[in-house]
Amino acid sequence: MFGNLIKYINSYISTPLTPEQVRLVEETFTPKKFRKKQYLLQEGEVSKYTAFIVRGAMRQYTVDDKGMEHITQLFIENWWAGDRESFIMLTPSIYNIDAWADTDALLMTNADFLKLSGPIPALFEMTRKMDERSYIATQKRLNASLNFSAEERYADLAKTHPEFLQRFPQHIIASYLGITKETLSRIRSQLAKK
Amino acid sequence: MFGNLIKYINSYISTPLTPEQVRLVEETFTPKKFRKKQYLLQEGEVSKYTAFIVRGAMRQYTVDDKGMEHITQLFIENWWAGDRESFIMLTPSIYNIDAWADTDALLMTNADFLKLSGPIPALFEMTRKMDERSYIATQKRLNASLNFSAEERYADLAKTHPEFLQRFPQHIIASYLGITKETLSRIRSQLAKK
DNA sequence: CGCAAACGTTGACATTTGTCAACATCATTT
DNA sequence: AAATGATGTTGACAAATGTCAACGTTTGCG
Repeated sequence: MFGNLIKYINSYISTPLTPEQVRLVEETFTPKKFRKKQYLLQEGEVSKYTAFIVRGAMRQYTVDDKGMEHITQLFIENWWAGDRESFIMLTPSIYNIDAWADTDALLMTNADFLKLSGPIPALFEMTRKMDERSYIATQKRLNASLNFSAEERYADLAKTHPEFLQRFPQHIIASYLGITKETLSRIRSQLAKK
Repeated sequence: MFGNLIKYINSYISTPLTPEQVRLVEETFTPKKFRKKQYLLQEGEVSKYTAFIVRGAMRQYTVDDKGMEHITQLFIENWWAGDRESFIMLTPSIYNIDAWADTDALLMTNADFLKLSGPIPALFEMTRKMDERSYIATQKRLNASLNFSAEERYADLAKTHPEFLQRFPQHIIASYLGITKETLSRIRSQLAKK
């Protein structure tokens, strides 16, 4: 259960966790199983947990006036799910996060994080790097969304995250790209011809 | 010259800077004047400096295959200009940053930052918060760009950053919104009617 | 098994936005 | 003053994408 999390943490910090620190991590995170469609976070709540996904898949989305869902993030194994803004600022989230498939996750509260980062200060280093990377990735996605066509964005996604295309149905991918499922379907049949 | 920077730093950290720390900051940052069109960073270079803008305005943009400029960020007084990805990862930047008007800035290298953050560890706190906020702001812009119409995005910009509309011409604003200057012109005449 | 829901595709048409060209205005430079 | 370049507007048309409806296939579940 914790193997991937330990590996993940070690990959972000300069000195691997000691056995004692590993024990601490295992003690602090709370394993939780989510069934398909179960919420990790609902709009209006404060994001209490950051979840490391061990197995399964989750999605983050908003719902607009017309009841349409807009996918903002997709998460699979070895990703962290949660609304960082709400988690840090303690403000109500505008996002929903739910399990797309049955999911095993490891949950951490902000208090857990503070408790852990005392004995493992490298965790600050880790979350800092994670923030930086998220920022950079979002910056790139923004740039693509503003300046590239739907077809180019799809091609880019297929290149950078081919696993998403395997794990989520097309209408979810379409929403993530900011297009309709019909447009995505047409783009795919276009590309198939080439 | 340094007043706004000191104020800015104090607003991000829990204990105001001591006179000695203020002196250190003043010693470390390098004032530099940029004339209109002068580059702070050119595509392909590693972003050596992070610039605090005291007076003036800068823009960050990419240039595509067809030679079109796409504005990714706008900076005015009390903003930090620089490509954080390149600055941190030491990778060549894909962005250009230049002065839109004559600009007074205070420059800091990564080495400067490390030198400063020894005696002023709260700077870590500051850059961390800055990263978080940039991430959150970019996340929102991404969400808007994927799911809102050009008109809605313009209205949102007018609400959240009315100062941009005063400081930059319409074609720059249009590019920042990911639309053409003609479309923006039409949106504005639409809105004027209402 | 059998049915309902979820998923994906296709066509016709509407809407949004882009492209290209022309033109007016204003500021800057020579 | 004349020339130039930057800015902003408008019209005609094109391209990209959305909307709505119909339909076939697959999946999940009672």
